[in-house]
Amino acid sequence: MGNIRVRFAPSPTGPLHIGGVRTALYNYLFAKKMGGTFILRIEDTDQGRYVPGAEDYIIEALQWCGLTPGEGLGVGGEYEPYRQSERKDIYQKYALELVESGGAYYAFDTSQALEERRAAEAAKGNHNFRYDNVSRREMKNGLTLPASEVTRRLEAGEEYVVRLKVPNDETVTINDLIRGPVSFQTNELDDKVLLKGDGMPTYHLANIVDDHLMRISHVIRGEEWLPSTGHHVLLYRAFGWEGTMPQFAHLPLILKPDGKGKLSKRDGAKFGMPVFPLGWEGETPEDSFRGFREYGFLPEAVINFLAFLGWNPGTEQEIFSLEELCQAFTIENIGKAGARFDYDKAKWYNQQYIQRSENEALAALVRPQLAPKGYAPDAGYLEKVCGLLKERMTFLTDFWAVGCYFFEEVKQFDDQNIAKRWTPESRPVFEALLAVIEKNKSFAAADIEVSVKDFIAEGGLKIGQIFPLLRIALTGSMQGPGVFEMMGVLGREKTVARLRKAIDYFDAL
RNA sequence: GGCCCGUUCGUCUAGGGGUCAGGACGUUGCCCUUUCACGGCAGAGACACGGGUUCAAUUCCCGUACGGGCUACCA
Repeated sequence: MGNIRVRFAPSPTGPLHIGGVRTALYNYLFAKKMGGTFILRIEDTDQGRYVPGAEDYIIEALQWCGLTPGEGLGVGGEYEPYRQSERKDIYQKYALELVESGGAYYAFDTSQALEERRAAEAAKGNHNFRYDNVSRREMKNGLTLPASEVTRRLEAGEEYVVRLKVPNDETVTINDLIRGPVSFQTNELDDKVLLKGDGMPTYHLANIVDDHLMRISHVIRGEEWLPSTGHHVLLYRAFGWEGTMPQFAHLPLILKPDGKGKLSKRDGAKFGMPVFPLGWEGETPEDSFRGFREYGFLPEAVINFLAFLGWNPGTEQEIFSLEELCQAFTIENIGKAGARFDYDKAKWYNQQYIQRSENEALAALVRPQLAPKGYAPDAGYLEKVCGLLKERMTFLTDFWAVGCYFFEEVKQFDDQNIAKRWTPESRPVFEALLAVIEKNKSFAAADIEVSVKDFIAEGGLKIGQIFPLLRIALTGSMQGPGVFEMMGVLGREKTVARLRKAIDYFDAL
């Protein structure tokens, strides 16, 4: 079978959707698994939908995810250019070649004329009008017009399109790697436009020409392309390229959390979750989005989550690094049915990855949250804090909420819980305890714990009278890591100052 | 409407003619713990329906239902 070459071919019409990321991921994994090449090609043949910045976004998003193309836009390669708008001449040449060979024809019907025709048919009760092997006989095209008339129109510069001449009465069958044999009746297929009035190719033409020229071995794309694959096969045939036609694998779609339709960009706002890898500044607030990155996701978690939306290794392992995914991936293990976007699962993955992060790595990821607040702790301190906090975070962005007291004084105390535990006798006890803590030699968590527990035992006290109040004194609330671990990290000075301040506050309540 | 694809716990899924239908998320309970979290244990929870084929179907075939996709000079 020659070299494995796969391409991810998004169109730059806006930020890359998470479904697109998964398509890229599966292409990437397949390429890596097979020792092949992962190619990035930009399908910008619709000048009307081109969005500035989208291309950079795509590249940045792939990079964030770790899905680096081995060839293509931004990387270069043997088959440049990889931006379809720069390949216009190529498509034109092939389209005309197809007209010559009889596989395609010129058509002069304007979009407006077609619209009117469709409306007229609809009025008659026929909602299925299409430009096909029957209706083309009554349209204005190279098959109905005399040759001289066609030449005249072309020479007059009249706008035209090139349409695929779909043959009659044939059955086209592909063997989809995920779904098995899928057949299409050519009589059901319309004469797709290949070359548009503006001289640009449609997806159908461009993708076949490029896949052929770029020696693509496998086309792994979303299921929304399955219905037009019959046309694609016909095109390979018309060009005489069927012998080297790539194999197809149509991926199941990612569905909305409620299962009603495929996930779309608006679902982010609707369900309160990200549907794009990175944030995007659109022209309006409705067109601006926070991405997984801004929500506080780790790219490794997003990748792991996405990989399992429609694929699984057949084992019970759930956590996979990108490298492990590359090893384990097979197209055979991709499911057929659409998968709902399970945001709870995504959160769980993120939490798992945060917990497994090295303190050092986590500290670096979390540091940017501190600067705007005016804090720049030294690395060692921040790492220790991360060590205590990481099992309490689901998102990177939880860091501040969950551990702000490691950087600034307690602003809000849990008065209810203080009132429940603080008695008139508490003050002398806590003052004595404070002295014990302050005098601790090493100020290591374990040592403080010993002395505090000794103090409690000697005084005939109960842990419940002491620990919770100590905790509230330090953090303001009933939540957080172990009290002594926190003291150890905060250090003698801060710990003592907070306890002293808290005793006054508690007593004044 | 037409064409194409699909259907195992609420969700993601494993499995495959004879299984106690397995795992994970979520959920419930318990344990751990000074608290929250983590972790551990336990529980509830699924083969869409109807016909075949077969000694035996969740698994194979056919229908039905339901869901999804496509149906542009968009990709």
